[in-house]
Amino acid sequence: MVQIPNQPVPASPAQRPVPTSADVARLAGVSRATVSYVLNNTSAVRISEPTRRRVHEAARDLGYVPHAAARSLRAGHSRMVLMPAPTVPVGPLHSRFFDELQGALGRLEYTVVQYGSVGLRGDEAARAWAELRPVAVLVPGSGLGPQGVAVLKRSGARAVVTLGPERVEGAHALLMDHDRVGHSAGTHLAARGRRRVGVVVPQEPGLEIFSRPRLAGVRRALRGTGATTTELPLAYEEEAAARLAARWRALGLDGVFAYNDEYAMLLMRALQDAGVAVPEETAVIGADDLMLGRLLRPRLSTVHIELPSGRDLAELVDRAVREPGAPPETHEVLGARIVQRDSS
Amino acid sequence: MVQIPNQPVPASPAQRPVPTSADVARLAGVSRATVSYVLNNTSAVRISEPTRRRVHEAARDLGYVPHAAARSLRAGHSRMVLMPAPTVPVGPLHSRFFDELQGALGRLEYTVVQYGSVGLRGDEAARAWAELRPVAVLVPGSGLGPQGVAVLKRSGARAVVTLGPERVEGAHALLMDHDRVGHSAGTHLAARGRRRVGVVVPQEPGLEIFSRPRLAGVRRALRGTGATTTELPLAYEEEAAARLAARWRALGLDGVFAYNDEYAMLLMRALQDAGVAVPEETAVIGADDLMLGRLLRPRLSTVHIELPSGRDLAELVDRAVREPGAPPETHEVLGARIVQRDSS
DNA sequence: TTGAAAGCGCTACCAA
DNA sequence: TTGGTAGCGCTTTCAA
Repeated sequence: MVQIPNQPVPASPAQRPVPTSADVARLAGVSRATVSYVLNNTSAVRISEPTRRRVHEAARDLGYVPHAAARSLRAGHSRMVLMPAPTVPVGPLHSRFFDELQGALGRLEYTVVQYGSVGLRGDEAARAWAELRPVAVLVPGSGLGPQGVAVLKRSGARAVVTLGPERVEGAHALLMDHDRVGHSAGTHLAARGRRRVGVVVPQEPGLEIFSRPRLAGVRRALRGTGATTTELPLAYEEEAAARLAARWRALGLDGVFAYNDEYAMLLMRALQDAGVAVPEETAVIGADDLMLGRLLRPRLSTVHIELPSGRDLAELVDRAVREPGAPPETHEVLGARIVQRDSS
Repeated sequence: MVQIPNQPVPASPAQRPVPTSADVARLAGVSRATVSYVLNNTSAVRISEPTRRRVHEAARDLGYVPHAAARSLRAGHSRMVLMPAPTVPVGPLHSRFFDELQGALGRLEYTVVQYGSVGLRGDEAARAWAELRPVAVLVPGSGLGPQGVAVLKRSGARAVVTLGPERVEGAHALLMDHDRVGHSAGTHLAARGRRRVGVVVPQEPGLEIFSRPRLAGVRRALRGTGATTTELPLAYEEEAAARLAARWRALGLDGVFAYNDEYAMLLMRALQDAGVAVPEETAVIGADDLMLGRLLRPRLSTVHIELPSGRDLAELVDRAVREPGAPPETHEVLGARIVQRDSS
């Protein structure tokens, strides 16, 4: 191998420049306009078959891929639906909902992008999202304020939809009020004759958004019935559950809503190990209706939670994008239904 | 309200145009260049304090947010790391790994974007990703071929990293060979004196990527020991598990690797209901080391799986981006460790 | 210290 | 049927 003087070899192998539509045009011997027409199948313009073929071949030979940013810059809009990745650990429920949503939006020709905004918060995050000029933004959880909505709209977002516990000024809202979950559980326990009800509140950070309203829902259900509500902080660890179970009799509870099925299993195991009979001595109910619960003995009662169908949300988004002037819609979308098994 | 003739009122309220840096410049009474200098804190240029203030005020008043696409178009590159959202249902393990990765890349000033590519497959998907001109692409699972890697590199991706079962020509690889998981389980069961080993293979679609190599790993571990391996297709449903358990004695198995802890729980419950003693009659081992397993009785033995740290992957990405010419690295990153409890 | 202007890749209007 | 070209919003070089 001979080194050619005065022609330094780059440390890394020559980075061939990324081919542009101009390169395709050059190779095919046509103009950039023609390339654009051919590759986009522009119906307003008729290009001869031989030309089409030449363009397609040139594009293929060069490995040409259009530049989405340039395209949407030119077009003045994009079809990007931005969804900040939830920072909270969400369950399989949520991820199935998300897949469904993604599919439905895809069928409506939107591109769904999840944006990881760890470390950013509040309006700072909204800014970061706005930089991408999405046509719509779906924000799970709380954390976006009216300011944030304004920033997004100001920068061209035609639809902002929040999926969370409360409405935000200016945005469409899919209200997922977990109060209902607690309310169902509380009502159920009361109906089963339980008078001293415990409510597990996970100590894991980030879960307060769900656990607070669930607790409040139980309280609301029990208000006026004479039954009491006792908050039970619990970390998702065996030892913590064992400690809680050890003082169970002292607490004198005859029913417990365990936040969800996983915490319910944790607690139920600890209670059984401590000799507390379920459901005789204490009724236990979870939430989420996981397969898990059916496998426990006694089979776990649970609150089945229904999320909106991804298709419905996709349609809301599409409607909002088409009619950006329309007033924000608010939908209560969280359904809660008791599935009684043997633990309550 | 009077309609002004020949000046139709738009159906939706006047969409104020999105403010650009030119608008900011106009309002502040400076040039667009100055706006750019100020807002980007360009150190090569000194702008007087009063001017800076005027620019900042104008930007704030207008609610100006820079246009990321325009910026990266001009710059000729982006700091976007693209990660196609896995189409396979992944566990909590994976999502924690992902959060970690996201944080680490964020600290290195990369922007992580998850792209939902449902419906696209193979090179079609690679094209879609390439349109976004990411500086790096992290591809979980299989499905990306050498062609796809080439497409991505041609369109400017400086690093392509696969996270999956096998190497792909031209891409860095974080090999997560689930063969190891099965091998650990198989070795363990053999060491516990089990000679007729069943291996649960989930029937849920999409899981083959994991289940096949796990099965193969068990076979590899048992080869030459005289022990047999029996494939046990199983749907994640109580009835399916009950049917399997009903013919358990006919199968004559004395050990089973249940794919993961969830299937293990499903199967173990069915076995116990059918009167099969665990571990005396049949040893059961799962995988993933979920909390779940510790709560079962007998406590579930499991294969603890270690994924690479998100920080390590982030560093690999950063290295690859800085030195795109470097030969692809391959790392075996999946650690498998037996956690013996009481079910085996 | 500030401004004018070129140009990133693309599409769509208007002319030829 | 095809080509020339303006311009989307931004940064950066060069000049003033």
